[in-house]
Amino acid sequence: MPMQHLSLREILRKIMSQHLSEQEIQRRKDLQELIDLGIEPYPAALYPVNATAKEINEQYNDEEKNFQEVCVAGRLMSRRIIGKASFGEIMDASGRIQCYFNRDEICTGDDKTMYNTVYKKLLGIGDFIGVKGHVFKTQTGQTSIHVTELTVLAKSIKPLPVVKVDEEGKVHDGFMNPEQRYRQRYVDLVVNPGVKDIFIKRNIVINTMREFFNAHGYFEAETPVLQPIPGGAAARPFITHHNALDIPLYMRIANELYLKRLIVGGFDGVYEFSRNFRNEGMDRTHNPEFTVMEIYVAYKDYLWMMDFTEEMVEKIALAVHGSTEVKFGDKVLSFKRPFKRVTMLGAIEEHTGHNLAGKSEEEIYEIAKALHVEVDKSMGKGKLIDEIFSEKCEKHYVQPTFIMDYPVEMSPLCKKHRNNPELTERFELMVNGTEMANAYSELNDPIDQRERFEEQLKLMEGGDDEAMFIDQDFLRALEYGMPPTSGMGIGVDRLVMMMTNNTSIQEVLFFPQMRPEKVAEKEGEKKEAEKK
RNA sequence: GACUCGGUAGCUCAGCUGGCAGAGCAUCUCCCUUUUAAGGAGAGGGUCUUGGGUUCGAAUCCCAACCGAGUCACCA
Repeated sequence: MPMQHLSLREILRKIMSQHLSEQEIQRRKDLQELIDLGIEPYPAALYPVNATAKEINEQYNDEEKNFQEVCVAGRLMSRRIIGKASFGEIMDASGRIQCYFNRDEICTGDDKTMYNTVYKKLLGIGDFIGVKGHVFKTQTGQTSIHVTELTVLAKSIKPLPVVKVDEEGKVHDGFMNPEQRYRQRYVDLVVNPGVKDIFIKRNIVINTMREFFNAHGYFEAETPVLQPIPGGAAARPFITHHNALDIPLYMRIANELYLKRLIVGGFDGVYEFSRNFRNEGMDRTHNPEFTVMEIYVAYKDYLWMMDFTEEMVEKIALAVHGSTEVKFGDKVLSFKRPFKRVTMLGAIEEHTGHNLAGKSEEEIYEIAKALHVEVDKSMGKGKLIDEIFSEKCEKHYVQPTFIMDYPVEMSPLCKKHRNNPELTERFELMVNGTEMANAYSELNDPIDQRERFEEQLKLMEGGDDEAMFIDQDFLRALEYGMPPTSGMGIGVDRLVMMMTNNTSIQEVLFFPQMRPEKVAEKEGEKKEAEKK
């Protein structure tokens, strides 16, 4: 319903029925006054922008007097009114540019309404405006637009937090409350410029990977998010229901089995940036939906994939930072190739002094006990080794390190090691004590794969609700034959955290999952109550 | 899931040994034609997260709930 059709009284009545703040009421009045003056506060026509704040700031040269007819649009972010003159900053997607507004140049005739009323009273911080004029430098040397024409592009009726930065770059009155920042990311993006930088870097990370894969001729695939069997990882899925088919469907926890089907189908290399969904706890490093890049390349093994991963990660660091040295907290991570490589058993020997090679399950159990690692009798050999590694070794790998050759029980989709059937051809890339990438020489023996799935089934029957389901169609695909293949998955969110010096996943997701706000939450409670 | 910290004006926060609800910025009125955390004078603005309790009296003390942050556990 356009505002124009309501009288001021009607608008005020509407206002009173909502609880609006003083400033929100003021802005609604200003909006109505603009309309009364015949100014459309939300014009339909395009605005002929011909320059950006960044271009002007970087390229303006006082001597050449370039940018003599610019047309810039953006959000009004600050204002300093000095009587009949004024300075304000406009922020567009590229940054901020100062504008100089002079009463008699905006209003060349006797009618000074545009300056005195529209600009000074009815416009405010947060409004979108367009300005035309020429660029000059002020007495203090600040590049500015000397405005001759001002256009209202969109009125804002909610006051924006006013964040100020002083001469020393110190931020005053910052919009810092994390809850508000995540719930109202649009505001966060407007007033906290560093936030946008994180997402620009995220984009660089993703583009660098994509370009790297495409340069190798690999194919970007799209595979189902809704899956009848949630495969490819051990995790609790979200479940949903398809009405027409009347079947349950699961949100994908991984896309691995689908990409391998494509290798069966004859692609040499396939990759996908996969949004995965896991119905598990949330914390600083876990969001219910997250992004993993998975790639599968035929006729390769995990040793090749290690080289490939190294090259890719180094490229990413260079693309984001222009350097292989990346600051993270109080550490400097070096992504310069080659990364250190150690076997899992080697790592355990290095950090505990115990060589587990050839040891029986009982012996390893006793060693774990002696090391004060929490273990129980139900754990198999592989699980015991994994526990010892996570407890005693993981944290030591701050600089990028490949951990190779995991126990076979932990890796039901991975090919057995060519030299030792108790191990698999698997590596993880550890950085700052956490897993960043995970890769295999993929298991392509359909009989072995069936047996591994059956072992998972036993685990499931034993009460492990995260053991993998048997995917018969995937086994059928393998039976047709899959070439030797190496696959690698890398947590994009965690990689971005690493590259942007963030310890919270929420900082690298535009819209991290949050509990619904009050209104929605009350409705949810009602529904819960109805169920009971 | 456990523990710790927090929720007060549009934003950032003070007030918390119980006694009229505060500051800066923002808003409104006035002055100011090169300012940049502009400046000067004045004014308005509050469901102190919610619900109980103690008390003559609660933003403040107690209990519970909600929301968030952090630490740990779980998960990967």
